[in-house]
Amino acid sequence: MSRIKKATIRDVAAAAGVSIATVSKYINGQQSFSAQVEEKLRQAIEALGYSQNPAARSMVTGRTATIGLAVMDIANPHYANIVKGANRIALGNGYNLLVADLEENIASVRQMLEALVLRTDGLIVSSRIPADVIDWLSRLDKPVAFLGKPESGPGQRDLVTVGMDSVEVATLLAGYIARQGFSRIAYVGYTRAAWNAERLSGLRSVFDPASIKLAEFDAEAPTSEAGEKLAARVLLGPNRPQLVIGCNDLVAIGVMAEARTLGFRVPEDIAFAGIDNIPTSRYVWPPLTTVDVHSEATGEAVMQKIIAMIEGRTAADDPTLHPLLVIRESTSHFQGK
Amino acid sequence: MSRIKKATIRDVAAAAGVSIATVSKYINGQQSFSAQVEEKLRQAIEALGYSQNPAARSMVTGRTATIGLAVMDIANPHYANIVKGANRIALGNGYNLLVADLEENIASVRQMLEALVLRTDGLIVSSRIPADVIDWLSRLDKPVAFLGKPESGPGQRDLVTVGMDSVEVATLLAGYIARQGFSRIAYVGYTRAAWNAERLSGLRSVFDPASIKLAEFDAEAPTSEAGEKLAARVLLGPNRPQLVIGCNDLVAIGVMAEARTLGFRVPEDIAFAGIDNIPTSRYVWPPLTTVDVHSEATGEAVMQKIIAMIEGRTAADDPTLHPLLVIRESTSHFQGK
DNA sequence: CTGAAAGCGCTAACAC
DNA sequence: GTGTTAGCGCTTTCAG
Repeated sequence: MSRIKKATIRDVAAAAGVSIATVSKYINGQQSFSAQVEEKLRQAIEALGYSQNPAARSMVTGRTATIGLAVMDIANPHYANIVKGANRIALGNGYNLLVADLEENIASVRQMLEALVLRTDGLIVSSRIPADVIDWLSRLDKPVAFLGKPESGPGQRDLVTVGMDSVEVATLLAGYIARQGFSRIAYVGYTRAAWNAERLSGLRSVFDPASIKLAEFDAEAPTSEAGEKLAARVLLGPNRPQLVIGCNDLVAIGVMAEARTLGFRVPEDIAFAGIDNIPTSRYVWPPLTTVDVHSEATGEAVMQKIIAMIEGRTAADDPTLHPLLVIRESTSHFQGK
Repeated sequence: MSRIKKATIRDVAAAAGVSIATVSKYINGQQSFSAQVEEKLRQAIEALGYSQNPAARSMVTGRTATIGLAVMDIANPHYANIVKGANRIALGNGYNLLVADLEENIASVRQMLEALVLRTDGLIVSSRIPADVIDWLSRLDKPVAFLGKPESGPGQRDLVTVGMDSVEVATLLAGYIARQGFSRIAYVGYTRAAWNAERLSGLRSVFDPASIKLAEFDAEAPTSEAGEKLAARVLLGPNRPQLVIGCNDLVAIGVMAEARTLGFRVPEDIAFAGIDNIPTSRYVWPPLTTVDVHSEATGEAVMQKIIAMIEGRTAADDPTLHPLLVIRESTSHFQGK
């Protein structure tokens, strides 16, 4: 049943009795044609089941109609939702999405991106990658957009960046926490991430002036499992915190689960807050207070931006996304303040 | 700083003082060379920063080193984990992953796949797509593997299929539930999915002989939100179920959350079980009893298989994956049996 | 072991 | 409006 050989533009031209140039122009809708020719073309294409060979096309145009998207961990709902948003915009604009899951494996990033870069018209990359790779990327003559601000290397570069301002996110959360009267906080971070320092400084900008104590912990990965593993150290040490902030929801959820296992009542004994607002956070118990960073909208925005760059349009100035505080039970009714 | 023009194979040939054919063979490691030539080649490539143009290569070879993966909903952790597994194997074998999120949008599947098919050497597709699209796919002369068994159309076709047997999954869960002594069950399914009927028949094969009553409900999507919406109807009707089975964890979690909101104690008043074992299920409250379908391993297996098909190797017979019952608190201590 | 030459399927000038 | 033609960068016989 399967056609042995795909029809080419030449086959169509022959069948329709026109030249290949005409076929090409017709397919790309580059001009108008006599009704006759148009009709014959339609039929020939239909009959032969012709479709363009993207490789041939991109060889002469230099464009691939494909955009690369590299994320740190596709299993993290935050990133999955970014992919979702990006996918929607890409497909809607006739682009395909080449996805690479970096699996938090910083070491091999360069190699993975090199495979992507030649096959794509532009790249979207998590900013949590080494400075030298960022250098290399920004020197490529190909549009690159970063998810979140990359670590500023020597000599601040002009990088296209989409996503929440980490400082703003942290400040928003810290403000709420301070107003609630918490005074002994633990922050479970992930030092290897670029945004970690920013989130920390956002927190400190609120906590320090208010003399709220902030203990810092470093998870070995930004995951729930890592949160669980670290929980005992965070919760059972001296000066037990009144509230634990996870560097993201996943971590917060992990620490919170282990806290319950250890016998703490949440939030009566210890309160919890995260960052991202992944869908899960509504369904854990107690529902997690967090900051919505609009993951899916971020994915849409960054894709919109990179397409604009590729097509040389002045990027419709993106409506800057602002973090949104989401207050749930994990910070209510804390009793030990 | 950016190179105006990428070096081509011809530039390398000129720089090394050899022919382009030699360069090509060297790059593709197709034969050995005199030490001299090899050294010059190495240097020239290094100096020029040369790398192959994939479009040109694939135009002549007809291969793209890219594999397409279409999933119903990338935000569903089950699928995200399939992508994770598939990504790992693809990258490890020198393939790239072209991802398409179908967003549960059955109507436009054909169109989305058509964009993929020309750019890839093979396709992995969720089986929950219309029979005519499956027909079209299987008639393509390109390897296609399905995630889960597609609805068997008229005249059972020979399709490559990877993933759990839905009947087996359901039977496993039903057996446990029956042994626990539950006798009034509700199943919240998603009729539009191919596997729904199979899961149902798996359940019935255990429940019917045991005279366990099974009420069926149809969610409007296989998501937690849909589960929440449907919950009141499931829980507040006549003959309140003792246990609710979600067609997947997401749905079960949604119904369970709403059950608590409605004032039910879980599992004392009503027990819950899901299918998939997404990471979230460990962290909701109470932790959800479910069946692990090895999402990530499925992603790895299906990618392994499609690569074998592409490369004409006899697929190393895949170690059939078997579902694993995961018993957690959502089915313990039920008191109203 | 190395090279010459013939395309792969298509687009983009440029003629007519 | 339509056709001719020159490549895009690469692999692949086939000679030498």
